Amino acid sequence: MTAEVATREQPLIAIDVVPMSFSGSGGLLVATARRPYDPYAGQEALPGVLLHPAERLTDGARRALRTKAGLGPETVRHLAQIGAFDGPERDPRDAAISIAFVAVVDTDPGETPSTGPSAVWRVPAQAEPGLPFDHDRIIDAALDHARTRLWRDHALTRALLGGRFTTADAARLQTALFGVAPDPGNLNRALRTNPALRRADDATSPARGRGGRPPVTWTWLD
Amino acid sequence: MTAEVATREQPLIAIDVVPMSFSGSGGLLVATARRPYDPYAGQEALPGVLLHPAERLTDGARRALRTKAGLGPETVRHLAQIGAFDGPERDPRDAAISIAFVAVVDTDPGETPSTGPSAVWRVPAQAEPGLPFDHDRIIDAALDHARTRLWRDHALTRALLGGRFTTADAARLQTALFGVAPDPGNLNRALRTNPALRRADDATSPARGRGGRPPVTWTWLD
DNA sequence: TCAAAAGTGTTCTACTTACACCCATGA
DNA sequence: TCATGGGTGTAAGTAGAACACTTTTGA
Repeated sequence: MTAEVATREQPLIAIDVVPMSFSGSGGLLVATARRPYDPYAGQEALPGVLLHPAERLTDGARRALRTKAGLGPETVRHLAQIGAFDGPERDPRDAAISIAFVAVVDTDPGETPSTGPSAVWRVPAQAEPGLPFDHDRIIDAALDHARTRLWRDHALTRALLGGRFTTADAARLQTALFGVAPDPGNLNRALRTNPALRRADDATSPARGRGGRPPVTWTWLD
Repeated sequence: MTAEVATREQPLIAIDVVPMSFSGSGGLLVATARRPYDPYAGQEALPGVLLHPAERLTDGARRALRTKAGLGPETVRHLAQIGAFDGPERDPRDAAISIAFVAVVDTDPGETPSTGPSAVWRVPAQAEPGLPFDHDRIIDAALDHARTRLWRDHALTRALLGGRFTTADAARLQTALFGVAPDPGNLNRALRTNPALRRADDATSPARGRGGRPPVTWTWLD
């Protein structure tokens, strides 16, 4: 390796993040941000940065969320690497590789800072077409990552659903990811028999109802 | 991004490959190669290179196999990305990230070139302790990759077992990956009912026997 | 009291696991 | 003919899907 170090011409290392969010009201959303700088300036794309010299990959991902999409570290509930992407079509200027992450972020209350960059949240199917670089491909990989790990990856599932969620929320999340609604009965039993969950016996039912029996609320153990 | 390009000081991009091989006789093996250059020169490590400017990641992986372990492209049966690894402890000289691959390679006949670099094949448990960089971690990730994809990832499974294998081979592979031997009966039924497999009705039984009924040979369809 | 939204219970199926037993080979 | 290594068959346990039916709410 030493002999090669002299040729300090390597592709750029970009970190691209797919900000993902789920809420009972808004459903599953993916965010993009308007690019301030030149390759594709003005267009919407995934928040991304070039990795700093001594920066950890996850720190780069958090910096991308903060500086490019206005999503502070306190809003990041989960961060997972998807993989490395390459290809000559990635960047018209420099050769670059991208290390992609999914970030499950909190979009609940006082977000959307008045100054600085801000994220634009969209339903995945609407966000995808025609993003620059290979960001369409990265979003697909992120959705696939979430699909294959729902209910299997405790941290990811909990980040998406939040600490307190209803059966209806879980049904909506599964529908958003897989395209088809789960059988209500089977979903309910799956929640009931999940050893990590507990019924909340909630008095604080949001009662956002347009009719119908209010769903059970669940919380996570430990 | 443009504003940052000026600071062309980024971590190095290394490609590290876990060469993996399985045969009925040798079992599951992982290869390392002696490092000719300075960081940890003389020690054994995974074959790795620094990515060239316009090189695809998979091409870098193939180059690492060829130039660092003497494993030519014709021996590579399968190549899959494991993920990107970072961390300050990775490299004592430069900050570097590693994009890791598993390569399932052919070790059957006339390999081990007399000149140039050559691979040292070892049983995974023996190869791991004390490799430089974070190569122990990368080998673990490679083994985990194979474990979770055996029988699920057709290309990987086929690359490991080869185009023609016996029930005993499959049992040995599963034992090597999971640590426990599968139930012979259940494994046999799994093979019999696998729609991608066909019994070979082989006349060419290797008969390497120290007694016992010779196993059925299987081939892949299409 | 009707429709909407959830929850409960039942059945059917498929897959996994475990295990008892049978078959083919070399020493 | 016996130990060894494989293969066959069977049965229990478990997970998933489908669906009929009941409960709780708002209009």
